[in-house]
Amino acid sequence: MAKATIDDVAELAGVSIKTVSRVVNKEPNVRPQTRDKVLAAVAKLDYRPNLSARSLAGNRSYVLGLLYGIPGANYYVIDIQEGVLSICRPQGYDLLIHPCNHRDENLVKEIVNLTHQKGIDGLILTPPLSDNADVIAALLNSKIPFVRVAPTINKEVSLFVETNDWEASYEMTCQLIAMGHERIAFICGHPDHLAVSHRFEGYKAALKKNNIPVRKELVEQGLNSFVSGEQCARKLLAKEPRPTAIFAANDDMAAGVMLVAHQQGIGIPGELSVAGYDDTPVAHQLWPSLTTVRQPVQQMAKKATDLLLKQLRGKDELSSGILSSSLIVRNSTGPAPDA
Amino acid sequence: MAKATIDDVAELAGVSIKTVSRVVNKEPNVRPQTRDKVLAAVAKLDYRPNLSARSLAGNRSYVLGLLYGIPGANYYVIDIQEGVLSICRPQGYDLLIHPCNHRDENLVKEIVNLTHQKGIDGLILTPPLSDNADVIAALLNSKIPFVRVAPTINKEVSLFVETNDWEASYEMTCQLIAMGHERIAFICGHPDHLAVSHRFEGYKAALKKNNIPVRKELVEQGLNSFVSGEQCARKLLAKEPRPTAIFAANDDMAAGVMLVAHQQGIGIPGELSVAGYDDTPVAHQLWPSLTTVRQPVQQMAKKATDLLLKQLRGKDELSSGILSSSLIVRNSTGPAPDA
DNA sequence: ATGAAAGCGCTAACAT
DNA sequence: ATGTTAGCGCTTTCAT
Repeated sequence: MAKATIDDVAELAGVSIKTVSRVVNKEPNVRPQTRDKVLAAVAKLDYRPNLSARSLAGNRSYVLGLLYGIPGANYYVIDIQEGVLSICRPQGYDLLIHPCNHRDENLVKEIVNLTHQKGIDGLILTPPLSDNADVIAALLNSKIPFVRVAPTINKEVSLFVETNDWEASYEMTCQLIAMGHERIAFICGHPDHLAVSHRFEGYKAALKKNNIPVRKELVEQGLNSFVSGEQCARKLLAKEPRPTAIFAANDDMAAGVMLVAHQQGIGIPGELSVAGYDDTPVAHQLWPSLTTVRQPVQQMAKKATDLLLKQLRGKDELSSGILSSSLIVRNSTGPAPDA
Repeated sequence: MAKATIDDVAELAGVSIKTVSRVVNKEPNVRPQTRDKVLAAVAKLDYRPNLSARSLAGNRSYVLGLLYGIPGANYYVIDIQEGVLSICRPQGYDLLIHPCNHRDENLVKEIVNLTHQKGIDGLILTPPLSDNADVIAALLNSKIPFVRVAPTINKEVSLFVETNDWEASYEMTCQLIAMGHERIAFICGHPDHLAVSHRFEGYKAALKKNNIPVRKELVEQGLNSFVSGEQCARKLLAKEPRPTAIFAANDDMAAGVMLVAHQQGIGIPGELSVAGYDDTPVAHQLWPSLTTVRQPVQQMAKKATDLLLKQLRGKDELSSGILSSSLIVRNSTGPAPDA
C-alpha cells in the first residue's frame, strides 16, 4: 500500500480535504459523527500527514533544533538530549541536533540558515551558546522562537531555565569549612563558559562569609578538562603549606586532582579533600567516590522544551524557571588533617 | 531582507527558475556564463533553497536519521553523533536523532513513520538496533536506505561497518596469559548486545589456544553497567583460588571491578589485573589507569555515513568495511602474582 | 542550453 | 459545520 494522502482519506470518508485537515489538526467545528468517519478512514489507510507539505504550507515542521558547543561535555549533552526528547516526542516533535563551534565567525549565519532551510520551529540553546550575544540578537531579529538553558547575560530577552550554581557552590564551600578546612583551593572552569563562573563566586562568598581570605595562590584557571585538572592540581599541591581541600568547578578536573594526589601518595580524604561539580558518571566510579554537586540537567532540558513548545503554541505569560542543584557528599571529602 | 526564493534569484539573474534550479543542484547543461550570473544572484540575495519545498517536490529532505537504543552508552552515542555529523554536514545533510526502546513493540511502525513523515533520506542504525531483524526487514521492505554499525546478523542484507571485536579480545587475553595469568575471569556484556558477545568468544578462543580450560566459575554475566560490574566482581573475587585477572566486556564494568578491589584492599595490578573494553573517558581517569581496547567508534560512524550518502546518490558497488580496534595498555594490568 | 507548466500534499482564506 | 480555491517553493516532465 502506497502512502495515503489527505485526498485518499477525504475520498474514503466522503468529506472534503479541509475537513480531514480539521480533524487531524484537532480544530473545532467538526461534528463528532463526521470526525469519527474521518478518523476511521485515517486508521484504515494508516494515514500520516506529510511533514514537508505541512511545513511548506503551514510554515511549521514539528522539528526542534538543539544547539550546543563542541567539544561539549558528553554526559551533559546526552542528558540534555534525553530531557528534550522526553518532552517533545510525545507531542509530535522531533529533534535535530546541531553542535557548533561557538567561536566560528559564520555561526550566526549558519544557525539562521539552518532554522529557515529545515523549517525548524524553535531552538534550544545550551552553554556556551546560551550566552552568545550575536546568536541571541540574530534569533530575536529573525523572530525565531528559542529558549536558553543556564544563560548568564541578557536574561530578560528570552525565556530560559537555570539552576542555582552560586548557592550550591557556596554550600559546598561552607561544608568544607565546617569540616575544618581553611586552605581551600579552587580550580575555575573554562573562561568561555560563563555559567561556570558562578561557581567561583559562590566559593569566594563562602570564604568571605567565614572570614577566610581568598588567596590568589589557591585559585587556578582550568579548562574543564581532566588534563587541565591534573595541571592545576600539580601547581596547587606544590604550594607550602599545601591546601587541605581542592574544589574543582567540574568533575573531570576533580578527577585530575585525584589522579595527581594518588601519584604523589597523598591520601584522600585523609590528607586532602576533593570536591567536584556535575555528578558525572565518573564521580561514583572513582576511588574514593567523589563529593560533588548534582545539577538537574535533564529537568532543565525538560522545562526548557516545555516552555519552547508552549511558546510555539502562542501561549503567553510564560515564565522562566530555576531548578535546584543538590550537594552529593561521598567519600572524597572529610575533616581537615590539621583540624 | 525577507527570505529569498528561487523566483527572486531567477528574476535578478534574468533567467528562469529552472535554470536556477539547475545551477543550485549542479546539474549539467548550463553555460558557464549563465551559471555565474545565477551564482552571483544567489550570493547577493543570500538565497538558500527551502528544504520543505525541495523535499515535497523532489522527495528528499537532506536529513539523515540516527537510530540507537536507550539507555545507550553516553560516550558511544556522542562519538557516533560526532562521526556522522562530521561527514554529513559538509555535504549539506543534517541529522535527526531518534533514540528508541529496542523492545518496544511499536518500534517498527514508529521508525517507518518517522522516516516517511519527516521525509528522512536515510538511516544509520547502531547496536542493538543493528541486529533487530524486524526493523531491518521493515526498512528493506519500505525501501528506506540504511547502513548498520556493528551488526552481527544478516550482514549480507545491507551495507554495514564493523570492527574486529573478536581479534581485539583475543589479543587482550593472550597478553594477560603472556604476563603469566591463568585464572583469568571474564564478565560478559549485556545479552541484548550481540556485538559484545564476540568479545567473549575472543576470550575463550585465546584460552583454548593456550591450553587453558574455560572455567565456568570464572565467567559472569554482566549488564554493561558499573553496578553489574561491581556485583560480578564480588562473586568472582570470592572464588577460591581467586582469579588473578578480570577482563570485563566494557569499561564501566571494569570500573566496578576496580572499586570492589579497592574496597577489599586487593592491589591493582599487584594482586589483580583488570582490563576493560571501549576506552571510555573514565579509563584514564581511574587509578590505576585502565588497560582497555579502543574501538574506532567515530571512524565507524564516518564510514557508515559515507556509505549511506553514496548509496543515496545511487552509487553502486559499495562495500561494507571493517575498522580495527587497538589494545591500550595502561596500569591496571601487570604480571600475575603467582607467576 | 533554457524555459513553461504541472504538480508534490498540505494549510489558510474565504466562501457557503 | 463544511467545502472551494489558492498558493507555499521547489522539482519534474516536456517543449523549444
